[in-house]
Amino acid sequence: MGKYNFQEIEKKWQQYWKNNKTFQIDPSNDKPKYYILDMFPYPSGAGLHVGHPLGYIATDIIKRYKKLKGFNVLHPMGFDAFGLPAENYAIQTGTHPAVTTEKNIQRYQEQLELLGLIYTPNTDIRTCDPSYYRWTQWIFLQFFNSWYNQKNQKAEPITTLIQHLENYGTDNLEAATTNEKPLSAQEWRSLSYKEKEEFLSHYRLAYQSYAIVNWCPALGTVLANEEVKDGVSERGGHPVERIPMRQWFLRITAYAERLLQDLDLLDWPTSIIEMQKNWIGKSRGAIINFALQGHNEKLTIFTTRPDTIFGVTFMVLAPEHPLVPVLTTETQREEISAYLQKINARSERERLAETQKVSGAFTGAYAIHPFRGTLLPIYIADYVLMGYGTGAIMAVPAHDSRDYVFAQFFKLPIIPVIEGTDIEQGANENKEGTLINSDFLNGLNVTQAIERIINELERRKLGKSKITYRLRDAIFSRQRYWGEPFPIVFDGDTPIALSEKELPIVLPPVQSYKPTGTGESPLAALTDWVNLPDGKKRETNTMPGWAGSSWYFLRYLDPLNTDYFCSLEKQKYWMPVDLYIGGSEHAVGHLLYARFWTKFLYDLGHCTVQEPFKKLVNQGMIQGRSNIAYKLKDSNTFIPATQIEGKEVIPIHVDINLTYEDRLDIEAFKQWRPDYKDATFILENGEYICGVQIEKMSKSLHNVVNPDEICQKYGSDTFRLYEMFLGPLEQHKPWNTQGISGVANFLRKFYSLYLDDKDNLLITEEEPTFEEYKWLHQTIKKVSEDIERLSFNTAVPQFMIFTNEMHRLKCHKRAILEPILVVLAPFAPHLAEELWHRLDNSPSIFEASYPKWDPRYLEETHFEYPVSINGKLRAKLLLPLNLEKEEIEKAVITAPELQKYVQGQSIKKVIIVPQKIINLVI
RNA sequence: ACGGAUGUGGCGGAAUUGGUAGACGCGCUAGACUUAGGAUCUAGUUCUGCAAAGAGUAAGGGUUCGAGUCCCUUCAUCCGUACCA
Repeated sequence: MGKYNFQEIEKKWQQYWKNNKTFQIDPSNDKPKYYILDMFPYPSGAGLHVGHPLGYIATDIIKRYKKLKGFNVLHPMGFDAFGLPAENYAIQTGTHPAVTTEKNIQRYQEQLELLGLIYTPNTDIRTCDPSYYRWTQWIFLQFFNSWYNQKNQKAEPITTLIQHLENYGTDNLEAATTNEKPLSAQEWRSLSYKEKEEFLSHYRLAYQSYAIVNWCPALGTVLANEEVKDGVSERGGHPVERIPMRQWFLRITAYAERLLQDLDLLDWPTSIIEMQKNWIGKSRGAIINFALQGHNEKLTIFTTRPDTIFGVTFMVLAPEHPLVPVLTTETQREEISAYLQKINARSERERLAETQKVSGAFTGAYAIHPFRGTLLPIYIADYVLMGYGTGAIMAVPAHDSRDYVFAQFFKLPIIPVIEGTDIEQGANENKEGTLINSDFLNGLNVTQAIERIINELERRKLGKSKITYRLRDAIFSRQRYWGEPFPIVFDGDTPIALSEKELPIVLPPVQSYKPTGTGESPLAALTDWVNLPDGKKRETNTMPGWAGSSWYFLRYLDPLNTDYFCSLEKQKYWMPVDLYIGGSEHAVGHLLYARFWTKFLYDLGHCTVQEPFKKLVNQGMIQGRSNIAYKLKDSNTFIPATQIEGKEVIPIHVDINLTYEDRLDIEAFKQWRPDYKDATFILENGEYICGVQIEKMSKSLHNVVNPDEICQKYGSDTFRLYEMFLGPLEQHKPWNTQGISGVANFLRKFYSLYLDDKDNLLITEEEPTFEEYKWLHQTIKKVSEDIERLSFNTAVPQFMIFTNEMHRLKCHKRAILEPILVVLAPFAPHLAEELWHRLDNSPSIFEASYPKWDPRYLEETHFEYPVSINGKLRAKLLLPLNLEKEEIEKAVITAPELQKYVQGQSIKKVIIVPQKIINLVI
């Protein structure tokens, strides 16, 4: 058996690839391109565990394979380097986040290199680098200086909007806007500068508004959602309030329809497509205006079931609805304010817990049914949300279960309007049936009724058909230090964009990373920086984490360009990303924002594609295999996992480094947990066997396996191969270090085909046999097809089978073993590169080309037919492939091994599927 | 509650289009080598059964000459969303 010194080999070739820039892109764009990308990592301080590199190994294999196949491959790796952990660490220690981040990146890169993961040179961009975030700021300016023209469904410079306003006011203007009021050209022209700016802010794609934030008075800071657990801060457990605060928004809602439609163009997992569809949440319906008794205002509601309008028996407003104070009558004022107070006092947690409970209050006011003319009492209730539709509904208790529950609680009438509805049974939400109790809609089915009622509403100017989206505009600011500063200054309240020439606005150093206590970012304390000589003030918010990651895939194409964020020429060649691999946790955040930014840049001519990621694959999570010791309750005795049935035990996670094959090193355990140093262990065969639990790999569960240690012990080629062998890329699967020996054995066996244990080359120049060629070509075919469909877990066994066969055939022939190296190279690059050179080849094996499989060697002359009788396998018959069906049938009927089944019975039918199976029906 | 995914030996998994279920690996069993084995090699290993044979892909039903794969019903697990009118 050859001496496979992986440590020496792996280090050597990692250096070689780096120094020789083996994976540099080819600047002459005459090859077909392949752009492969991993999701932008945030370099956390904890380093990598074995679960992290799974997707990276997959992309590394594809990169190497595509290069061997003659593609010009771009496979970059940079870092999403702004973020909370580094800032929180800075608050605790005073270390500048840039220092921590840089250190973490270095560690990250070392670990990647150790695994043989190598990337296109010069692509290690960082979002926190001014040369990068200069362009993030530049893109923000594009958003700020744009509006969305719905007539041609694209973003345009704000100047075209101003021109329109100058000439026509809001007449004939179709724009994505939060502005409700029409304006004439004359009125526009008479506005002051500040008034104009205020008006335009309702059209800009980056604008300011107020949003509810998690304000923690004790910490004096605003917290991200993930920093809040159960209504208290994760750090310190202080109470968190929800208060409105000025924020920047990006008008992603303008793109809702395009973001939805273009999902059809993508080769993405259905689950992600579905999540994005739900997130965008398109629903068709109508808005209907209800007249109010004793008021001039109209109450506008949104419904997806206008057909049920004759079933309306009351109206419900969201508690925050602006009409609530207007409508509430004197007699009801007390009840309403008590209700509002009750809701405001409730924490987020209580609100979620109480979603099943019915609550609400009567305003004392009435709306008038547009067709019946009857009075409809108006309630407020928190089951109606201000943020969706118009914040008001027409309640149809017979056909909406929430309205039904509410009507029952408040003893309101329930009128069924669809045939076959039993109002004792609950709401009938079925969207089919014939209309009843509905005047001119009677006899129509639901679809017809919707069409008819909308016509009628439009004719009488009572409403119109309307599409709503659940999607909200995206908050684009954080009250934090470690993020991109905005290229914005304020003249009083009016935001003014800085010019592109002033970019980048560099994040200034601060004395303290601690919160200011006012809720503003630590930048607000830098009065010299904030206050400009002309009296203007800088924006002190910073951009959110997803700013830099919404366009990084473009910067990779042109990382050193100082004149433009990414040349169009390069985009034309490289975009879109051919394969994007990452976790499903970014399903609606990053992936939606990146699509949004791409479309926006496309509209302004800064991007050549509308969709950035053609194909997306989510790699599964590698789960931890925890070891559990079971302590009897109220006792200091541990019992084995096999004996816990029926007993009250406290499971304790044991550090997996203290066990071997689930057997616990009791002494080590006692040292690790001195609180158990006097514990008694019930043994089985002299050992304490721990229980096993498959769960998330995490430090707190003491089940983390470190890839560095695995590589140290088995080598990174083995590690890579094992990760791929574990199971399908997309699937969650548990890590079990024990299994790695099979893959390690395989690589040693493979190595020993080339070199003996004295390191002598075993390779001969003999001509291979047909069988040897057959195995080679079969392997080339199987492995390349498997890589193409990302089925790495099935490619690895093919190498194992090949190797076992070569050992059986005692084959050491160059004509077989040289091409197979190229096939193995993407998986075990160091080993393949080493043997490639030992066979006197140069330069790198990755400059070779992938062998083609020759069908001649895969053609068979015979096929061993499985013969079933009535579907049960009874025998196998080796038959030549050139037989006619009749000849096969004859051979089968007369086959001696089948006589005992066939004898004395008539054969009803013979099914012959060429090269598959023969089935006799008796 | 809704939407999505998954369910195959002791374990990870294979079976790409309806055609030999359990490839490959781990583990286990036996044997060999060995001072030793948690190293290596050889053989075996879905279950029941001495065997012949039978059963078998979460459960039940269906289509088919033939179903892990297609259809219907049910169950379990995981993920996502959460009063969206």
